[in-house]
Amino acid sequence: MDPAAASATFAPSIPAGQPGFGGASLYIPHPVQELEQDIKTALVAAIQQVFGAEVPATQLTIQPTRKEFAGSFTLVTFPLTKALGKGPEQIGQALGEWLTANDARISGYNVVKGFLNLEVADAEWLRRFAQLVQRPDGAPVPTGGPQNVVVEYSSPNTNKPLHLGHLRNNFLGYSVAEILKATGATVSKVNLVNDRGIHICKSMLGYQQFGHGETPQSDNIKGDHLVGKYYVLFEKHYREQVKQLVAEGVAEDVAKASAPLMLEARDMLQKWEAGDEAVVALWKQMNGWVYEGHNATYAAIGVDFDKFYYESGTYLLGKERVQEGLDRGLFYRKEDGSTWVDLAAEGLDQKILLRSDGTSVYLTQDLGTAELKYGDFHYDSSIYVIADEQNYHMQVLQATLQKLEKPYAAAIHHLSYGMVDLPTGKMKTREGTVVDADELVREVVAAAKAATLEKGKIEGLTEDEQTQLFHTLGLGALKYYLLKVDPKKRMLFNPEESVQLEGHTGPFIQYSHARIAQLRRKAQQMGIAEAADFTTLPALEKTEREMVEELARYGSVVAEAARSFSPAVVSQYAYDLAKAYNRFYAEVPVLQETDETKRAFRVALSAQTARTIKASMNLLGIEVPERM
RNA sequence: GGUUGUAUAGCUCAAUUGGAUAGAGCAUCUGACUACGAAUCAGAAGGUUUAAGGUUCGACUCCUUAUACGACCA
Repeated sequence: MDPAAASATFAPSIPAGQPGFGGASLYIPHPVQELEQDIKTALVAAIQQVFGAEVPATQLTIQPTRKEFAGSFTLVTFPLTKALGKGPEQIGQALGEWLTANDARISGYNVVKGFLNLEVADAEWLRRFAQLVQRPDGAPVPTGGPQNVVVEYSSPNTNKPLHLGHLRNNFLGYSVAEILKATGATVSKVNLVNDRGIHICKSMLGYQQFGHGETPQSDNIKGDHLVGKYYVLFEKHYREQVKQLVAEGVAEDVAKASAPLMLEARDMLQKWEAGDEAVVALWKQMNGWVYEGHNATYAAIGVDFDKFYYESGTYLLGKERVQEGLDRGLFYRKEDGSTWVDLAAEGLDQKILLRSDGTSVYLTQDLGTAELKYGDFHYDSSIYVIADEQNYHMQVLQATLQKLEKPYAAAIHHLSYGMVDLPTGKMKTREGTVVDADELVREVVAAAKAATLEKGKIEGLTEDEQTQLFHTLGLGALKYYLLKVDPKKRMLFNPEESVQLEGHTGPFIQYSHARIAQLRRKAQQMGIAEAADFTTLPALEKTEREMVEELARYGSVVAEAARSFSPAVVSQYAYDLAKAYNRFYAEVPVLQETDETKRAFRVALSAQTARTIKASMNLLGIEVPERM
């Protein structure tokens, strides 16, 4: 089955609100999930035979055995003491003995307090390994999760270039989308561009007043940076005006609202909403520059979108929804003419939907965008990748849509991630401490280049291949650095650590892949086949068994990452896998092994590891090189 | 003021969602490249999981209170 066929098989068919178990029989079960299930079934039978009791498989706690004990799966027996009327160790002994005697897959056991450690027979591991090898690339991993998902991420403003915070957002959104695809879901990546509003007018006004007709071409500057420059200039002059007014004795909040530049910006926004030709023309021109710049950044960081939405194209629809709510008596109007929704019953507050002058707020256009998205995709899950400072806003959005009884409200999920801090503290535009995305990418690529040239292992690569490699490594370092942390946690960005190539880093994992690639090239030269019959293999080495177990975990890792919307789960796994492989590589000979079957098996293990590393890293949006 | 999030080794992060002796990386120290890539591996040292109570066979994880930092709503 090729990936295309797979995605066709799992086309959306599950109605919203229902878990998608429908296609389960079509999935290729992933070996370790199946094995764990098999062991649970065997345990249920064992409990029945030994104790004459019925305990459902769902009540059994199975976990991977800790490294310091023999075994692969561990049953925690404490919870069974009440049902079986025996002590935890007694239960473990009895079940372990029965399984070892009656189940060929269990080769041994040991009991430590309330833990029954079960050893899985080598033959069973080899059978599972063969299944893994035969599993096609891209075969979906069953999860019972949503089948048709929309992931909204990036969502930039069109008044400035992307910065470090956007990078965490972009990498998360892209990765979560890829992870969900790996479960067999149809996933659409969308970008909601914030292209209208007072902040856009500020950069336009800045350009009008302080610019001299520059264009990206005339100044040889990226469009988003050009526009961002004038946004900053606006803020600078505006602050001076406010300062001036305050010095003249005007109260600060009054000064902020009545500074000439602010009045002009508001005036411009009104003109924009009224469709003033000159204003709209400037708006189009400057936004066009920004899109060009943003797209260049997207291309450089390797993220993509299936569809773009623009707030300028959704706020009117949002206003219609507000009107609908008013007509149905769900919203109310205050004396000043503003429109509100009362969400006190939902544990939230009262929230404004339209200002007294009729202009819209963020929430207004979000109502419209949600409706558009549902109309376009009929999703059963809609994910918003948005920083946690907007937790409240997202609750309000969902509650408001629920108040309007929109069928798509329940499927909204806010993937809330923590902000990125610098060693010097928060990033602040005003204090100029914002880390620019384009500049950061240049730096990580340059650092990767310097390190790679110093290692001197890439002779024979063309200039283009080298450039490509430096980019792969630099971005690998950066992406891994930002993705290895649990999304919901605030994180610290240390510039020096982000370009590290050793230890718990992306390049460490990439290195492991390149190392295996080199080994396979040599194996091929030596004429060693990767596929062979391993049934005659003698007892597995400890490190070999660990590799098989680690490789077999892949499916449950993907399932867990999808369930919790967390690329960090995959990141951790990719690292563990690479780490385990390097240990294996140091402990046993591969190409130097004289026993032909053993040698072939170890090459096969290496090949499967490379494949799994690549698949895992691709879920993070990270490429892996053949040499580095 | 109200709501909410976070707190684990010197630093940055984990901990299979209530299970065993809380694990990695960085930094520090020690050892391993004329066997396949040393961006690697092996080892040492580093912890009262912010504090105090509680729940139970078992708590970093759940509950209560306090403290610190952050976010949001006025």
